[in-house]
Amino acid sequence: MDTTQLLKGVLDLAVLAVLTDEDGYGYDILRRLRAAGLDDVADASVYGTLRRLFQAGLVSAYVVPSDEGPHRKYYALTTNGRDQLHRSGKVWRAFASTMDALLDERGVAA
Amino acid sequence: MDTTQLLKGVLDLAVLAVLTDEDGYGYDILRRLRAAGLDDVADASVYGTLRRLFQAGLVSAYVVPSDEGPHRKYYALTTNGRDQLHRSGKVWRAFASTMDALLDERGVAA
DNA sequence: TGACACTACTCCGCATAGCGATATAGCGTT
DNA sequence: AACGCTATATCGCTATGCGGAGTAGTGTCA
Repeated sequence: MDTTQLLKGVLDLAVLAVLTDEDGYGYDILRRLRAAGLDDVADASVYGTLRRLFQAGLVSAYVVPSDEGPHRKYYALTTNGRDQLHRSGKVWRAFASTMDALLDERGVAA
Repeated sequence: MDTTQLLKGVLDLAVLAVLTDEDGYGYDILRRLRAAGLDDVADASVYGTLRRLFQAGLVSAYVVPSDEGPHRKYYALTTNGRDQLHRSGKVWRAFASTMDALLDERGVAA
Protein backbone atom coordinates (compact mmCIF):
# COMPACT_ATOMS: atom_id res chain seq x y z
CA MET A 1 0.00 0.00 0.00
CA ASP A 2 0.81 3.61 -0.13
CA THR A 3 2.07 5.40 2.95
CA THR A 4 0.42 8.44 1.41
CA GLN A 5 -2.98 7.33 2.60
CA LEU A 6 -1.70 6.47 6.06
CA LEU A 7 -0.55 10.04 6.50
CA LYS A 8 -4.07 11.36 6.14
CA GLY A 9 -5.09 13.05 9.32
CA VAL A 10 -1.79 12.22 10.98
CA LEU A 11 0.37 14.83 9.36
CA ASP A 12 -1.29 17.58 11.38
CA LEU A 13 -0.41 15.68 14.51
CA ALA A 14 3.17 15.05 13.42
CA VAL A 15 3.77 18.69 12.55
CA LEU A 16 2.34 19.89 15.86
CA ALA A 17 4.56 17.37 17.61
CA VAL A 18 7.83 18.42 16.03
CA LEU A 19 6.99 22.04 16.81
CA THR A 20 7.24 21.24 20.51
CA ASP A 21 11.01 20.99 20.02
CA GLU A 22 11.20 24.64 19.04
CA ASP A 23 9.77 27.06 16.53
CA GLY A 24 10.45 26.07 12.97
CA TYR A 25 9.99 27.09 9.36
CA GLY A 26 8.47 24.86 6.70
CA TYR A 27 11.58 23.49 5.13
CA ASP A 28 13.09 22.73 8.51
CA ILE A 29 9.93 21.01 9.74
CA LEU A 30 10.08 18.89 6.62
CA ARG A 31 13.60 17.80 7.58
CA ARG A 32 12.54 17.03 11.15
CA LEU A 33 9.68 14.87 9.92
CA ARG A 34 11.98 12.96 7.60
CA ALA A 35 14.56 12.56 10.32
CA ALA A 36 11.80 11.10 12.50
CA GLY A 37 11.16 8.43 9.90
CA LEU A 38 8.44 9.96 7.78
CA ASP A 39 10.59 9.72 4.69
CA ASP A 40 7.92 10.12 2.09
CA VAL A 41 6.42 13.40 3.21
CA ALA A 42 6.29 15.88 0.34
CA ASP A 43 7.16 19.52 0.86
CA ALA A 44 3.85 20.75 -0.53
CA SER A 45 2.04 18.70 2.08
CA VAL A 46 3.92 20.36 4.90
CA TYR A 47 3.35 23.86 3.61
CA GLY A 48 -0.32 23.10 3.09
CA THR A 49 -0.62 21.66 6.57
CA LEU A 50 1.06 24.69 8.12
CA ARG A 51 -1.35 26.99 6.34
CA ARG A 52 -4.30 25.01 7.67
CA LEU A 53 -2.91 24.91 11.19
CA PHE A 54 -2.36 28.65 11.04
CA GLN A 55 -5.88 29.32 9.84
CA ALA A 56 -7.17 27.12 12.66
CA GLY A 57 -5.21 29.16 15.18
CA LEU A 58 -3.07 26.22 16.26
CA VAL A 59 0.19 27.87 15.27
CA SER A 60 1.33 31.48 14.98
CA ALA A 61 3.76 32.77 12.37
CA TYR A 62 6.53 35.33 11.92
CA VAL A 63 8.96 35.98 9.11
CA VAL A 64 12.72 36.10 9.65
CA PRO A 65 15.19 37.13 6.94
CA SER A 66 18.09 34.75 6.48
CA ASP A 67 21.75 35.35 5.67
CA GLU A 68 22.05 32.09 3.82
CA GLY A 69 19.10 32.03 1.46
CA PRO A 70 15.50 33.14 1.12
CA HIS A 71 13.51 34.45 4.06
CA ARG A 72 12.06 31.98 6.51
CA LYS A 73 8.53 31.86 7.85
CA TYR A 74 8.69 30.54 11.36
CA TYR A 75 5.77 28.85 13.05
CA ALA A 76 5.19 28.43 16.79
CA LEU A 77 2.65 26.41 18.73
CA THR A 78 -0.16 28.40 20.30
CA THR A 79 -1.89 27.34 23.49
CA ASN A 80 -4.71 25.94 21.40
CA GLY A 81 -2.15 24.11 19.32
CA ARG A 82 -0.62 22.50 22.37
CA ASP A 83 -4.05 21.41 23.60
CA GLN A 84 -4.94 20.07 20.20
CA LEU A 85 -1.66 18.17 20.06
CA HIS A 86 -2.51 16.28 23.22
CA ARG A 87 -6.09 15.62 22.19
CA SER A 88 -5.02 14.36 18.77
CA GLY A 89 -2.27 12.33 20.38
CA LYS A 90 -4.81 10.51 22.51
CA VAL A 91 -7.07 9.89 19.53
CA TRP A 92 -4.15 8.51 17.58
CA ARG A 93 -2.97 6.22 20.38
CA ALA A 94 -6.47 4.85 20.84
CA PHE A 95 -6.89 4.29 17.15
CA ALA A 96 -3.52 2.61 16.80
CA SER A 97 -4.27 0.32 19.76
CA THR A 98 -7.54 -0.70 18.20
CA MET A 99 -5.84 -1.55 14.94
CA ASP A 100 -3.01 -3.40 16.66
CA ALA A 101 -5.48 -5.51 18.62
CA LEU A 102 -7.47 -6.23 15.49
CA LEU A 103 -4.34 -7.44 13.74
CA ASP A 104 -2.87 -9.28 16.72
CA GLU A 105 -6.00 -11.32 17.28
CA ARG A 106 -5.81 -12.53 13.72
CA GLY A 107 -2.14 -13.37 13.68
CA VAL A 108 -1.14 -10.57 11.37
CA ALA A 109 2.28 -10.14 12.89
CA ALA A 110 5.01 -7.75 11.98
CA MET B 1 -9.35 15.38 14.90
CA ASP B 2 -11.65 13.23 12.93
CA THR B 3 -11.21 9.50 13.02
CA THR B 4 -12.48 9.64 9.46
CA GLN B 5 -9.09 10.78 8.23
CA LEU B 6 -7.24 8.22 10.30
CA LEU B 7 -9.12 5.45 8.55
CA LYS B 8 -7.68 6.41 5.20
CA GLY B 9 -5.64 3.57 3.84
CA VAL B 10 -6.28 1.47 6.92
CA LEU B 11 -9.79 0.34 6.18
CA ASP B 12 -8.55 -1.94 3.42
CA LEU B 13 -6.25 -3.56 5.91
CA ALA B 14 -8.96 -3.89 8.56
CA VAL B 15 -11.40 -5.47 6.14
CA LEU B 16 -8.82 -7.97 4.90
CA ALA B 17 -8.00 -8.79 8.51
CA VAL B 18 -11.54 -9.53 9.65
CA LEU B 19 -12.00 -11.73 6.58
CA THR B 20 -9.36 -14.11 7.95
CA ASP B 21 -11.95 -15.15 10.56
CA GLU B 22 -14.23 -16.49 7.86
CA ASP B 23 -15.99 -15.40 4.71
CA GLY B 24 -18.34 -12.52 5.28
CA TYR B 25 -20.84 -10.23 3.61
CA GLY B 26 -20.73 -6.44 3.76
CA TYR B 27 -23.15 -5.82 6.55
CA ASP B 28 -21.55 -8.51 8.69
CA ILE B 29 -18.06 -7.18 8.06
CA LEU B 30 -19.32 -3.80 9.18
CA ARG B 31 -20.45 -5.37 12.46
CA ARG B 32 -17.12 -7.10 12.95
CA LEU B 33 -15.24 -3.87 12.41
CA ARG B 34 -17.42 -2.07 14.92
CA ALA B 35 -17.08 -4.91 17.39
CA ALA B 36 -13.32 -4.57 17.02
CA GLY B 37 -13.53 -0.96 18.08
CA LEU B 38 -13.83 0.86 14.78
CA ASP B 39 -17.12 2.39 15.84
CA ASP B 40 -17.33 5.17 13.33
CA VAL B 41 -17.00 3.17 10.14
CA ALA B 42 -19.83 3.99 7.75
CA ASP B 43 -21.55 1.27 5.74
CA ALA B 44 -20.90 3.01 2.43
CA SER B 45 -17.18 2.92 3.20
CA VAL B 46 -17.23 -0.83 3.68
CA TYR B 47 -19.16 -1.52 0.51
CA GLY B 48 -16.86 0.77 -1.42
CA THR B 49 -13.81 -0.91 0.04
CA LEU B 50 -15.11 -4.38 -0.79
CA ARG B 51 -15.72 -3.35 -4.37
CA ARG B 52 -12.18 -2.04 -4.65
CA LEU B 53 -10.69 -5.14 -3.05
CA PHE B 54 -12.69 -7.29 -5.44
CA GLN B 55 -11.55 -5.34 -8.47
CA ALA B 56 -7.98 -5.68 -7.24
CA GLY B 57 -8.39 -9.45 -6.98
CA LEU B 58 -7.78 -9.51 -3.23
CA VAL B 59 -11.16 -11.01 -2.44
CA SER B 60 -13.57 -13.23 -4.36
CA ALA B 61 -17.35 -13.02 -4.13
CA TYR B 62 -20.43 -15.21 -4.22
CA VAL B 63 -24.08 -14.50 -3.56
CA VAL B 64 -26.11 -16.50 -1.06
CA PRO B 65 -29.88 -16.13 -0.65
CA SER B 66 -31.02 -15.68 2.91
CA ASP B 67 -34.10 -16.95 4.72
CA GLU B 68 -34.22 -13.95 6.97
CA GLY B 69 -33.91 -10.99 4.66
CA PRO B 70 -32.30 -9.83 1.43
CA HIS B 71 -29.61 -11.85 -0.33
CA ARG B 72 -26.08 -11.68 0.95
CA LYS B 73 -22.96 -11.14 -1.08
CA TYR B 74 -20.17 -13.07 0.59
CA TYR B 75 -16.53 -12.19 0.18
CA ALA B 76 -13.53 -14.45 0.73
CA LEU B 77 -9.81 -13.75 0.86
CA THR B 78 -7.85 -14.84 -2.19
CA THR B 79 -4.22 -15.88 -2.01
CA ASN B 80 -3.28 -12.44 -3.23
CA GLY B 81 -5.49 -10.97 -0.55
CA ARG B 82 -3.74 -12.94 2.16
CA ASP B 83 -0.34 -11.84 0.88
CA GLN B 84 -1.47 -8.26 0.70
CA LEU B 85 -2.82 -8.46 4.22
CA HIS B 86 0.58 -9.37 5.58
CA ARG B 87 2.39 -6.81 3.49
CA SER B 88 -0.01 -4.06 4.53
CA GLY B 89 0.19 -5.24 8.12
CA LYS B 90 3.94 -4.73 8.10
CA VAL B 91 3.62 -1.30 6.54
CA TRP B 92 1.07 -0.32 9.14
CA ARG B 93 3.15 -1.57 12.07
CA ALA B 94 6.19 0.29 10.82
CA PHE B 95 4.24 3.46 10.30
CA ALA B 96 2.58 3.24 13.70
CA SER B 97 5.97 2.65 15.38
CA THR B 98 7.39 5.71 13.69
CA MET B 99 4.51 7.84 14.87
CA ASP B 100 4.65 6.44 18.39
CA ALA B 101 8.36 7.18 18.62
CA LEU B 102 7.82 10.67 17.30
CA LEU B 103 5.18 11.31 19.96
CA ASP B 104 7.01 9.53 22.78
CA GLU B 105 10.18 11.55 22.29
CA ARG B 106 8.17 14.71 22.68
CA GLY B 107 6.22 13.68 25.71
CA VAL B 108 2.91 13.43 23.93
CA ALA B 109 1.62 10.64 26.12
CA ALA B 110 -1.67 8.89 26.08
C1' DT C 1 30.16 33.76 -17.33
C1' DG C 2 27.00 30.04 -17.21
C1' DA C 3 25.13 25.84 -15.36
C1' DC C 4 23.83 23.67 -11.52
C1' DA C 5 22.36 22.58 -6.78
C1' DC C 6 20.43 23.62 -2.42
C1' DT C 7 17.41 26.36 0.32
C1' DA C 8 12.70 28.27 0.86
C1' DC C 9 8.09 29.33 -0.26
C1' DT C 10 3.68 29.38 -3.20
C1' DC C 11 0.00 27.99 -6.24
C1' DC C 12 -2.65 24.91 -9.34
C1' DG C 13 -4.91 20.91 -10.24
C1' DC C 14 -5.24 15.86 -9.56
C1' DA C 15 -6.26 11.47 -7.19
C1' DT C 16 -7.76 8.85 -3.36
C1' DA C 17 -11.07 7.34 -0.33
C1' DG C 18 -14.37 7.80 3.48
C1' DC C 19 -19.00 9.59 4.24
C1' DG C 20 -23.93 11.40 4.08
C1' DA C 21 -27.97 10.94 1.68
C1' DT C 22 -30.88 8.40 -0.86
C1' DA C 23 -33.03 4.38 -3.09
C1' DT C 24 -34.39 -0.35 -3.29
C1' DA C 25 -35.99 -4.48 -1.17
C1' DG C 26 -37.19 -8.53 2.03
C1' DC C 27 -38.71 -9.68 6.44
C1' DG C 28 -40.83 -9.37 11.22
C1' DT C 29 -43.30 -6.77 14.80
C1' DT C 30 -46.70 -3.72 16.56
C1' DA D 1 -50.20 0.46 7.55
C1' DA D 2 -46.15 2.01 9.72
C1' DC D 3 -41.95 1.15 11.46
C1' DG D 4 -37.44 -0.89 12.06
C1' DC D 5 -33.81 -4.08 11.07
C1' DT D 6 -31.20 -6.41 7.56
C1' DA D 7 -28.70 -5.92 3.13
C1' DT D 8 -26.83 -3.78 -0.97
C1' DA D 9 -25.79 0.02 -4.28
C1' DT D 10 -24.99 4.66 -6.12
C1' DC D 11 -24.27 9.71 -6.32
C1' DG D 12 -21.90 13.57 -5.18
C1' DC D 13 -19.28 15.95 -1.57
C1' DT D 14 -15.18 16.77 0.93
C1' DA D 15 -10.64 16.56 2.95
C1' DT D 16 -6.00 16.17 2.19
C1' DG D 17 -1.56 14.53 0.46
C1' DC D 18 1.09 15.00 -3.80
C1' DG D 19 3.27 16.20 -8.40
C1' DG D 20 4.63 19.84 -11.12
C1' DA D 21 5.71 24.28 -12.10
C1' DG D 22 7.20 28.79 -10.84
C1' DT D 23 9.87 32.38 -8.12
C1' DA D 24 13.97 33.72 -5.49
C1' DG D 25 18.30 33.98 -2.92
C1' DT D 26 22.82 31.95 -2.16
C1' DG D 27 26.96 29.31 -3.14
C1' DT D 28 29.97 26.23 -6.04
C1' DC D 29 32.58 24.84 -9.78
C1' DA D 30 34.18 24.52 -14.31
